[in-house]
Amino acid sequence: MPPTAAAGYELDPKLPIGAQVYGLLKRMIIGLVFKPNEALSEKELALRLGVSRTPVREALIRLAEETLVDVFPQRGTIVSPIRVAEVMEAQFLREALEAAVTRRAAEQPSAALIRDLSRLIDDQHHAANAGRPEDYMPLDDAFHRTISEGTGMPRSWRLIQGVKGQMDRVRFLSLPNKAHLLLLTEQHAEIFKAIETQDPDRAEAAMRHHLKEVLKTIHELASEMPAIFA
Amino acid sequence: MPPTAAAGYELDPKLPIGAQVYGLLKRMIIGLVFKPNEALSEKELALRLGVSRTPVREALIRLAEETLVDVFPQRGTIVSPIRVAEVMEAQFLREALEAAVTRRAAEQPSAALIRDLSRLIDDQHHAANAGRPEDYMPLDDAFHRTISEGTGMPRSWRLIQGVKGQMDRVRFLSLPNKAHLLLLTEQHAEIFKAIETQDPDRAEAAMRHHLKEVLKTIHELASEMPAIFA
DNA sequence: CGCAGCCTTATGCCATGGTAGTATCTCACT
DNA sequence: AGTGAGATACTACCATGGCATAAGGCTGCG
Repeated sequence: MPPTAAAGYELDPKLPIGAQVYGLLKRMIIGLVFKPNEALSEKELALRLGVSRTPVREALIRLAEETLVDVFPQRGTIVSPIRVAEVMEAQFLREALEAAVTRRAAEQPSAALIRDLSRLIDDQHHAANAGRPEDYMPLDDAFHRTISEGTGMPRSWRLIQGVKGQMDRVRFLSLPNKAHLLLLTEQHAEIFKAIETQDPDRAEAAMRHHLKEVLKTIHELASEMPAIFA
Repeated sequence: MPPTAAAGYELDPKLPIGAQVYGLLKRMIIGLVFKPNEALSEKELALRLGVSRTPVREALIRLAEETLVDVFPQRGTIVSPIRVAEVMEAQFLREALEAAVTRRAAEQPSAALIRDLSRLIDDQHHAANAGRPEDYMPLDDAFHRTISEGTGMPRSWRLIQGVKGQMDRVRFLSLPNKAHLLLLTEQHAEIFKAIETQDPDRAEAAMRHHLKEVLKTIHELASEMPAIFA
């Protein structure tokens, strides 16, 4: 049994290893496979993933920039606890960025953007009715990413990705059910309609409303499970 | 003569080397000591700085995330050319972020924030009258940073820093003179007054106006010096 | 029993060696 | 002269070894 099996994930040796490790660790942190405050050592991760410490270290540095892990020099690295203030700041910054991008998208939407968003919402309806949150998440990402990149602002998506990790951990905790997935899809549809009809005010407002969903649950979660919060 | 002297900069071996190399390279790129499209090899930089390739590599990865360098696997790394579209996107995103942060700052400004901003503007007046742009830049950074951190949003400053590098290279090209430094300081003072009097609308508008300065010069610069643009 | 000091163990940080991939240059061949 | 193949010289990427530092346990002293 190869050491990689211990983690339950595999890496393709032909693709850049550092990037793969980064993506893998990020998914495991957001999916709470690695719990907040859990220790993560370079050496042990390298062993379990079957790679050397170098790409693991580089992945941890990138994750530290997103504050998904906290690195303490010469002492150790841990999965960062969920800090309420930090989640709220992430939400605030994401809303500022994505409201601006969505507004611009609605000013001059390309035909390709309209087409892509429309298809994604169809897919989301299916995934939501199937009631499988793990299938829905990639489609949710794709929707927001498409707005950014389809409006000629690829960097905005990179910035959004950098802050949304904090929010995604909270979303994962609240375990969205089928009804919630359908609600999110409805909000996506509202954003889409505003873009399609070239109504910037309505598009911005719809996106702001959509992004405030996380705030509804965070405070009760913080009191329910104090162990994983800061 | 130590190899570090060749670059004209020194590193302190007691402090984290990776972070120092990152800061040093970033300043040299923004200050156009390293010209756009210039090749940067891990090995040569390590040699000239008197450190190993590892911290240099880590610094280049971070710079690549800000698109200040372009890394081509197995081929080489170059200082990224100045891409007009990218500068404009950076300006757009920074304006979205900082407008939102400044608005919030004006809603509930702390006494410490008022005090710190006031002092910084005094310092800026002196530096502007002295007419030394290289002394002014750190004070400009400090002003924007203070608004972010003094409003309890430390992460916003990190995001802003990540995008402003692209803008700073353009600003450096336009070589601000004394009159321009005084203009910037006046704009800072206007932002400050709006925060102090708790006028969010005015604060946001003043910040947006301030951040649009770069756009005035970029197009003429692009046609004047095509060699360093994409 | 409590506390100060050593010592063991672990960590992340930096240095360096080896590898696979790419571009360029040389030279034989047409 | 022009072209294509092979050798060569680079690159960034990954692996691994040695280092200083920080934390926790142990021991001996008060």
